[in-house]
Amino acid sequence: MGVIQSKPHNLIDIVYRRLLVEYGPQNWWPAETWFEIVVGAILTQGTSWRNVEKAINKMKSAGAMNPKAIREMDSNMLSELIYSSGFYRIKAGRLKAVTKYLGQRFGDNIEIIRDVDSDKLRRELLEIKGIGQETADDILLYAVGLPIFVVDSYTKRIFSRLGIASEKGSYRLYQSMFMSTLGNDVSLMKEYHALIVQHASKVCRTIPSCSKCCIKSKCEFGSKQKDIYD
DNA sequence: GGCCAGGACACCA
DNA sequence: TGGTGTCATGGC
Repeated sequence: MGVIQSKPHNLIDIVYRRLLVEYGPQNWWPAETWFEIVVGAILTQGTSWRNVEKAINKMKSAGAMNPKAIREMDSNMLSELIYSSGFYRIKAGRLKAVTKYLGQRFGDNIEIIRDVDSDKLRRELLEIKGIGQETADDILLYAVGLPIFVVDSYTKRIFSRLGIASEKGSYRLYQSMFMSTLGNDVSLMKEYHALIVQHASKVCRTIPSCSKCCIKSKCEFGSKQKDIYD
């Protein structure tokens, strides 16, 4: 998967400034605690955030928004709490797996997690069944606070249409392009991913003149609006 | 009624 | 290594 765009850095820089002007600071992740970020990262897999919020609120009401409670909770009960987020049986298992890891490895202490080498921590997260690259990086960036850029389908869709690389380019290819541009600026990485999601999931729904939406696979976003970023 | 959502994984060629 | 089906509720 080769890079098509010869100068992606300028494009990445320009798009960020445009998005920030358009939407303003997003101050992600929308959560009260680091552990709520971990839960949200898993529950939002393939699911709209609206459905995730309902599940998170139910978990909070049930006193289940902590690692120990999830570990000790019956799987069927946990599935009921997160029902609205979809894939609830699978996600209940994933929450069980990640909380088991957090307990055994760190004693549920975020400060101890922050002491671990980032590459090693990423590898450990990826070894947990149900934690893929995007979910792992969500956790590393937003919960742990490490300078790791999160690549999602929106990122690939939008930037492939701007000619930066193929939409089928690997996760690591996109991530390396962004990280080499953004350096180690954690807050910048948090904002950028949030702005991409904000733009991709809402802009085309709120602009009547856009008959096609960039969340749809056939949308011409990028090719039609590329001049915006020139 | 169909499409899509802040993915991950098993399976197959 | 890449493509496809599966998991599933809920909004539009």
